[in-house]
Amino acid sequence: MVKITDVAQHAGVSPSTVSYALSGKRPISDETRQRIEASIRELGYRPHAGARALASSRSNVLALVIPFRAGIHVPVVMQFAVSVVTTARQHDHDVLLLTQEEGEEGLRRVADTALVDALIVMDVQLHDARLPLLRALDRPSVLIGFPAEPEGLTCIDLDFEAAGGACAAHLAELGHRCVALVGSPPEVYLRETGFAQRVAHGFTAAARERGLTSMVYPCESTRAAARAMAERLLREHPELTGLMVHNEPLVQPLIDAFRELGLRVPDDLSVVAICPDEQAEQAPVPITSVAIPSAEIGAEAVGLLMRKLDGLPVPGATLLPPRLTRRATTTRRTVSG
Amino acid sequence: MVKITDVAQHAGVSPSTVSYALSGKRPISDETRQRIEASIRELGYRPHAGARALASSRSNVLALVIPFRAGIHVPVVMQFAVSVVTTARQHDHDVLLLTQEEGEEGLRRVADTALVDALIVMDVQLHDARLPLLRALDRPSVLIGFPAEPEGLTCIDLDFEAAGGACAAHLAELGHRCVALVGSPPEVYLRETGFAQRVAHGFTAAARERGLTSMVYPCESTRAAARAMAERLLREHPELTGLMVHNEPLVQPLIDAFRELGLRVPDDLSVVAICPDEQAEQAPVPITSVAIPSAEIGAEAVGLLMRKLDGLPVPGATLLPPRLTRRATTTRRTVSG
DNA sequence: TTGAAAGCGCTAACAC
DNA sequence: GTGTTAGCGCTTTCAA
Repeated sequence: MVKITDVAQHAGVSPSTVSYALSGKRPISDETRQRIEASIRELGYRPHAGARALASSRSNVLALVIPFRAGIHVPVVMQFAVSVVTTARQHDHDVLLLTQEEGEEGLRRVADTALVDALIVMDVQLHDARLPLLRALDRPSVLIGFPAEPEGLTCIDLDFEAAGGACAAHLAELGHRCVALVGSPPEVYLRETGFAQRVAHGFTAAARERGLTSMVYPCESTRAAARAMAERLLREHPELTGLMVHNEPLVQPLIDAFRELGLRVPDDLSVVAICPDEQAEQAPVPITSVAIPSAEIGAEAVGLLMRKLDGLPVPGATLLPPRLTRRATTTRRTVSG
Repeated sequence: MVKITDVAQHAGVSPSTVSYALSGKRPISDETRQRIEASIRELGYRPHAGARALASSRSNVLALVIPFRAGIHVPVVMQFAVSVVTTARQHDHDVLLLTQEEGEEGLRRVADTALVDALIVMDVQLHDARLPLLRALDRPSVLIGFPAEPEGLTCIDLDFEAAGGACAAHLAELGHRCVALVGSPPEVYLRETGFAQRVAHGFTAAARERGLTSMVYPCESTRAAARAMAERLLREHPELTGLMVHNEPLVQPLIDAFRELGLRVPDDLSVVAICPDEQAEQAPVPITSVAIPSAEIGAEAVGLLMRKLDGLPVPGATLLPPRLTRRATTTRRTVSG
């Protein structure tokens, strides 16, 4: 194995000079730097990660805790993870993958052993058991999602309340007067993930402001539940012409169910969803949607963490504004009869 | 920060005794061990990962390289990753996540800096550019998928050839005489991923053995392509009664397309797929399928790596036998007329 | 602009 | 069964 002393000898300088040439933490004359770089290339030198971590108390590794259970949309998690890894690499960091099920002990372990310098935690609950630990840890962290009491924490997420509002506003602008939100399964509300309630709140508030009739229904993510929900909505609210769906796997089944029940989308019923753009674009009929910006959130989360690691101040809350793209499932309400 | 000398002092022993108590690499008297464990608990000691890696030349971290691009089914990758992390933890290892796009340089980096002890590489191509590097690396690796020349490498995957054969055999047993395989998009065949060809080969060979008429069609993963494919199959092979699909996102669209064209599944057309069990179970009509055992592959890949790290011999090739589960999309051929 | 040298915290000979 | 001690390869004062 080639080490820093080998490079130093080869370049005719001291080890510390090589180190400084590598880190840029003190000025090196052009000529010396050239010689060092040449030696590094020639010898194929790679600094030992462990030695570096030990001497500098920086591992240059971030922990990413991903959720894995019912109700979480897998492609979103995946896209998020890839974005975190890619952005971390741009900042010369690597990413250690942890699963939710490792729990608080897992967080404590990677932090206390100095395996990682900082942590990104996905799928944060309103009253997440990990919050006290994250506050107490000597390493910075960024949470994806907002707990009930975000004090002392750095959080980032899509502005779900604004997203709900944007959907209601969109339907209102198209002339719809009676709208419904079909949301996440009941367990997601019970689990108090926060974003489900926020969407409902934003949707309801925006609808009321504009004088619309609105209602909210949680719904299981199965075709059968979609069918039952469609039937129920038609029965209880025959005047319904605008629908918002916040439940990724349910969007298409719900549209299918309405179609089977004789409603045309968008002519009889306008549908707008919160879902990844990819899903909205690839649907049989492209769906008007507010994007779930996984990649942006991932990149921004890493950016926040880097600033914290550099001792720079960061905002406690970062809310990404919703981006609604009109596609083929919403249209102006036609007043019949 | 609490260090090993603190623990040693607190327990009244030497640092090496603490180290050995932790690693179990030499016998410690029960009484001493108790005292040490108590001290560790009391002081909240956690060994520094970097110091450990430096002194022992073992980081206890595995690299996992995941693919991210068209034609790869995201849930499969995700499930695989979770299984690797979970299994690695059972062996006291962590997992560093790398994306395919980091390429050979990424592999070399994490290996040469001793950031990781070993590597798992997903989505290996028939003539993968990374193969020479993986052979030359001083760290063990396990490949998911089989290259054209697996000599000197450790590979594991579902036995896709047997899977293709199992599907043909299943259809034959149900009395079908004319069967087709709708496969991955052409680019997957062009990319020479290997498994696409293997499925086709196994399917064709098993069909021929049993005297069936069979054909193979690559197909894009879009609804439009599914529809066109269904029409074409009906037109060119009106006697077709058995279909195998090896293209996850296409399974349901294809079934839908046939249904729209007036064929009932399974009464007029039996359909068997290679796809994750989860997808097969959750379909509107549960799909008879050969499972893609991501979790088993992930767990076994880690197991192989652990044995290699321990200097134990491992098989060069591990092929997981296909597991076909009969569900609601295949049935006995009814000879009409 | 550069060098010398003292650690960083742990492991694993080696010695008893 | 346990202790002593010399590194592991790097960073970073301190000194020039």
